[in-house]
Order: sequence, then C-alpha cells, then structure tokens
Amino acid sequence: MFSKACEYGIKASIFIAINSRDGRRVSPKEIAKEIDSPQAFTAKILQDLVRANIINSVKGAYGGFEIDKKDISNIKLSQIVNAIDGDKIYNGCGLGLHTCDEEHPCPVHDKFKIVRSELKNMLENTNLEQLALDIQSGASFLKM
Amino acid sequence: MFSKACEYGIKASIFIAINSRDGRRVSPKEIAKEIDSPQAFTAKILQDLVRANIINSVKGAYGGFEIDKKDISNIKLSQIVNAIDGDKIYNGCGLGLHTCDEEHPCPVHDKFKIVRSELKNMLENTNLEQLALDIQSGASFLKM
DNA sequence: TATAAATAGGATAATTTTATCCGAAATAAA
DNA sequence: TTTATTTCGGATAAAATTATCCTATTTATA
Repeated sequence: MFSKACEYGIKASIFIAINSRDGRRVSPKEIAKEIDSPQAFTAKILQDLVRANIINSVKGAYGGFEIDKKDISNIKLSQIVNAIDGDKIYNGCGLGLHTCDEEHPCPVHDKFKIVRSELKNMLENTNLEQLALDIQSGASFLKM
Repeated sequence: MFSKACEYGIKASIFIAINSRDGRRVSPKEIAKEIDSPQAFTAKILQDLVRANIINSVKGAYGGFEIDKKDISNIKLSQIVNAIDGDKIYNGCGLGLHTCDEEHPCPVHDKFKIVRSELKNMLENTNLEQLALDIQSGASFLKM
C-alpha cells in the first residue's frame, strides 16, 4: 500500500509530534530506535518532510527535529503520504493504465473508486495529534 | 497498491477469459500486445497463474492459455491477487509492524480496517466473467 | 517420424527501492 | 574562537522488482 519510506515517514512524524508536545526535539537516532527503522534511511526521509514543510529541523548542537505545537493537529496523514509517495495512491489507476477515467475506465475502475475514496477519507481525516494521543495513552504502538 | 506483476496478471486473466468464452486459446505474445505489457515477463506471471490452477496451459503446437468456460464466473480477483502478491494486502500492517492486531495495534490500525475491508470486499466480489463482459461491451478497457 | 509451434524454466540484466557511509555546513555552548 | 553536536547532501551499496534472452521440453500435424 505505502512504500517503506512512507511507513517510516508516518511513524517518525508521530514520534516527533509526541515529543514536540512536550517541547523536546529528537534526533534521527532516537527516532530510528523508537520506530525500528534504519537510521540513515530515516534521516533522508526526514529531510523530505522538512522540505515539504511538514516538520522543522534545527541544525547544530541541541538541534533536532520538531513540529510547531500549534501545527500538530493540522497535519493530516494525507500530507505526509503525498510528500513521500506522491499522489499516485489517489490518482493512479489500480491496473496501471496511463489513462483511466470515467470515459476510458480500466476493468476495475468503478469498484476501485470506493476503496480509494475510503482511503482518501481516512488519510484526510486523520491528523498527527490524534495519532500521538493514542500512542501516549497506550492505545496504539509504534513498533513490534 | 498491487505490484506490476499483479496488474499484468489481472489484465492477462481478463483477456484469457474473454477469449476462452469464444473457445480460443491465446499466446503470451497476443496477451502482451493486448494488455500492453512486456512479453517474457508476462509469460512468467502466466506460469504462476497456471501453478495456482487459475488458468490452464496447453503446450505444443496449437497450444496456449485458456480458462475452462464454466470456471470463468467462479474466479475471483482475490485469487489472482493472492497467487501473485500473496496475502500481505489482506493481513499486512499498514505501517509495516510485524505484529499488529487488536491487542497491539499500529497507530492507523482501526482506520485502516475500513479501507482494507472495502478492498477485500471488492476483490472477493468481483469475478472474471463480470470483467470480461465489461470489456466486450466496451464499458471498460485493458490498455492506454 | 520429422517438423513446426508452443509453453517451461534457468540465467542474466536493468531498474527501482531500500539502505549505508562519509564529509560538509550550521550552531550552541564553553 | 574553538569544540562538540547535529542536520544536510552526495556517493555508493544492497536488495527487491521488473524485464530480457536463450534453450529445453512438449505436442499436433504433415
């Protein structure tokens, strides 16, 4: 469904959100440990998220990654997915046709629409704050 | 969503179904041309589908691939996807956790369930005959 | 039986995705 | 200003996926 890079990006963002709520910056090392991902690869993904203005980085000593507290509830999963995997999950054809729309649909076009709209709905109605709260309350987990 | 191999497998199966309805066997060459896929790679995927007992192959002169007419309406998309991509689309965690279930859910577990069940529903309630008929009536297309 | 036509399958190559390594640049604090 | 810490970014490597090529095997027909 999502690429590995995207999975790491989502989990990293949640972990950063949790810490930013407490005013703490985190390093790729801490992040990778907490979400069980390869550190250097994760660092690359964090750079993508910085460039997409989803998270902030502070260079130098005492630096790290953070998210503005007031932004946490406004960052939707869809933004993270889009920054890393692009919009193919939204717009791409389920069977890989270059052109696939109402006028020239692939065999599963109509059936796929429902799935895709459910996915879209989920990605656009889930924000980082909800996910961070669930982790903090022990209702969900970032690894294992 | 699906691998390229799986996309080719689905389209190839539909094309074989269409032809089998008319009692015609088809070759990897014809299939690849019709679904716009690399021929040799498509042939490999056809072998997988043969091994999974989804399509039949007839070797030698006048051979080719076919599906028993009476089976066409019983072959579900889910069988094809499972034969090629396995069941990770059903059972895999959306964020790649090794263990992710009701007791130890990943952050998007609950939200993902709805999407997955919609997908599962679609794959299990779509059969090759429906898809073949849509192509034959011009309601959907295998390429472009 | 010989031949031509077709799938089967192994070996290999190209591409994409995932992952690692290392030095440069930035920055806070001593 | 020096030092330690940290992100940034380029180069490279490893692994997985996608794709190609060639030969062996099978089989219907002449």
